[in-house]
Amino acid sequence: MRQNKIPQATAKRLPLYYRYLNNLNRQGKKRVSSKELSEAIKVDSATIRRDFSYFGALGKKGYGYNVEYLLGFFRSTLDQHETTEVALIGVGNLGTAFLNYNFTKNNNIQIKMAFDSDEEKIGQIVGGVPVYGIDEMMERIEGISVAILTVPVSEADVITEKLVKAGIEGILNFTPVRITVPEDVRVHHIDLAVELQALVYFLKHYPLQSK
Amino acid sequence: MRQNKIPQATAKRLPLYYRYLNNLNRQGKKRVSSKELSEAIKVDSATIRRDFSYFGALGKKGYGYNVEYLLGFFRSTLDQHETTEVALIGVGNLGTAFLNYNFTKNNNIQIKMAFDSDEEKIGQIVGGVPVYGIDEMMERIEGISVAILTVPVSEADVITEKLVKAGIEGILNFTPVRITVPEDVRVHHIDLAVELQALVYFLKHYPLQSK
DNA sequence: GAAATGTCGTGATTATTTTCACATATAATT
DNA sequence: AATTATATGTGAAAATAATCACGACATTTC
Ligand SMILES: NC(=O)c1ccc[n+]([C@@H]2O[C@H](COP(=O)([O-])OP(=O)(O)OC[C@H]3O[C@@H](n4cnc5c(N)ncnc54)[C@H](O)[C@@H]3O)[C@@H](O)[C@H]2O)c1
Ligand SMILES: NC(=O)c1ccc[n+]([C@@H]2O[C@H](COP(=O)([O-])OP(=O)(O)OC[C@H]3O[C@@H](n4cnc5c(N)ncnc54)[C@H](O)[C@@H]3O)[C@@H](O)[C@H]2O)c1
Repeated sequence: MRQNKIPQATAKRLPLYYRYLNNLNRQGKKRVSSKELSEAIKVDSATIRRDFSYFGALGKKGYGYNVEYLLGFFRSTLDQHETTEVALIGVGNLGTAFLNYNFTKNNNIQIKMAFDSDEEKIGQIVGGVPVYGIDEMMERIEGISVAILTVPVSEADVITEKLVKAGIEGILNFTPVRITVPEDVRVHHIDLAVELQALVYFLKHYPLQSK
Repeated sequence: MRQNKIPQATAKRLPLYYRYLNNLNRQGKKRVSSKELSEAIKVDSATIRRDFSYFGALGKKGYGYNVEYLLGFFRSTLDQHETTEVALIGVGNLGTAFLNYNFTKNNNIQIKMAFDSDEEKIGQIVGGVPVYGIDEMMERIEGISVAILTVPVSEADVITEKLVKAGIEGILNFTPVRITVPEDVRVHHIDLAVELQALVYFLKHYPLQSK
């Protein structure tokens, strides 16, 4: 609950910085400039410097940033010392893909359990994660504060209510439903169909090159 | 290539409006107000009115918007009369999930073909979409302007170069690699690990309720 | 060790987006 | 027909974000 004055736009870029610094560190790189970072992650170098500056003077003039130092800094800022446990609801096409992905590789985020209503899926282990019946959710989910929602549209609202009742604090919602939650619950929507359609729209209406 | 003065933030919301209007229309609803829309899709009502106003006066004071009229308007604005054909590269966990999803349900967007390097996958039909060998991409992809990229990190750059050579105009990139393209190619990144980590960060650092 | 080079951190500016708030027009009600 | 309720469209203000551009200082070179 620290400094609440960091712009949201900056906050959203932090994981990106963190991951790239991790790469550099693994490669044994010792220093990096905002210009280099900029080219790799396609964010303007002034924006990067500004972003970093919200946390104080992390670099050295004429030198750049010390990778290890910066990485350590972000590690603590992003609370990478503690693992965040996440539950996934709806082990279908998308849900299965996520369970098979190792989010812990770059972050200390771990999908700890999954829930589904399909008898076929209950009891399975998918990507190392146990799948429980949705009826058991209320008991089992205790202590977990983040949920990934990948159920069908028709179930989105009901399951959301349950999640809220179970005390969940954040939901990463992949359904196209704009779910309703109390104002102390945070929802981030990832609306894949909208993203695809928006890309198509931009292609047709916002010509690049010589804009 | 019409009016280029619509704010990007607005453009990104258009598909959202379109989909919801479609729902309303299917339900037989005849009129809708910006307030109702706002509650359903969680966008401030003033923002909605402003967004619509970029296209002219689409509503009626004291009444709201005529669903059918508005829908028709967005249909042409979003070019829903013509189908956009898309190719998907990398039929793995994520790729398979997308192939099994019917994007055409709400948009006129269709995944027409997929490519993979895995002999096991080549020749299969996944979600009604044929999977071809990556070697055939250059020939087969002709005429397609949008690609969904779901290959492993290690392949992202090479495949991107190929896509660019093949004349692709837009890429929806799901790999964490910030791919490099000529400036007339548009890339939208969907970085799922970053999204998840950002949500966790916001939960810890941006308390809701009484902000 | 002096000069040249490189890069940060940031004040100031500009751009973009959201929100307020109300005049105005239509619809519904009595 | 008059009155009341409703909801748009938008000028103006506020909030947020990106970018410019440069002084200051560390590093590197000669
Ligand atoms: N697959 C995609 O590419 C894609 C794209 C855009 C949006 N989406 C959205 O993401 C969501 C999931 O998509 P999907 O393709 O994985 O769907 P899916 O049908 O493959 O999976 C849904 C899963 O949820 C389970 N489920 C159903 N009711 C449940 C309940 N009450 N409690 C718990 N689990 C329940 C089902 O058994 C199934 O396993 C949908 O809302 C869809 O609209 C998916
Ligand atoms: N699955 C997730 O939840 C998830 C989450 C975040 C990011 N991502 C990213 O999305 C991408 C895809 O993830 P995934 O889990 O589906 O991986 P995956 O390994 O399951 O699938 C990758 C597919 O690409 C194919 N492929 C490999 N080399 C190829 C080539 N040269 N040409 C064509 N096809 C090739 C493979 O055969 C495989 O089918 C990765 O970059 C991953 O980092 C995935």
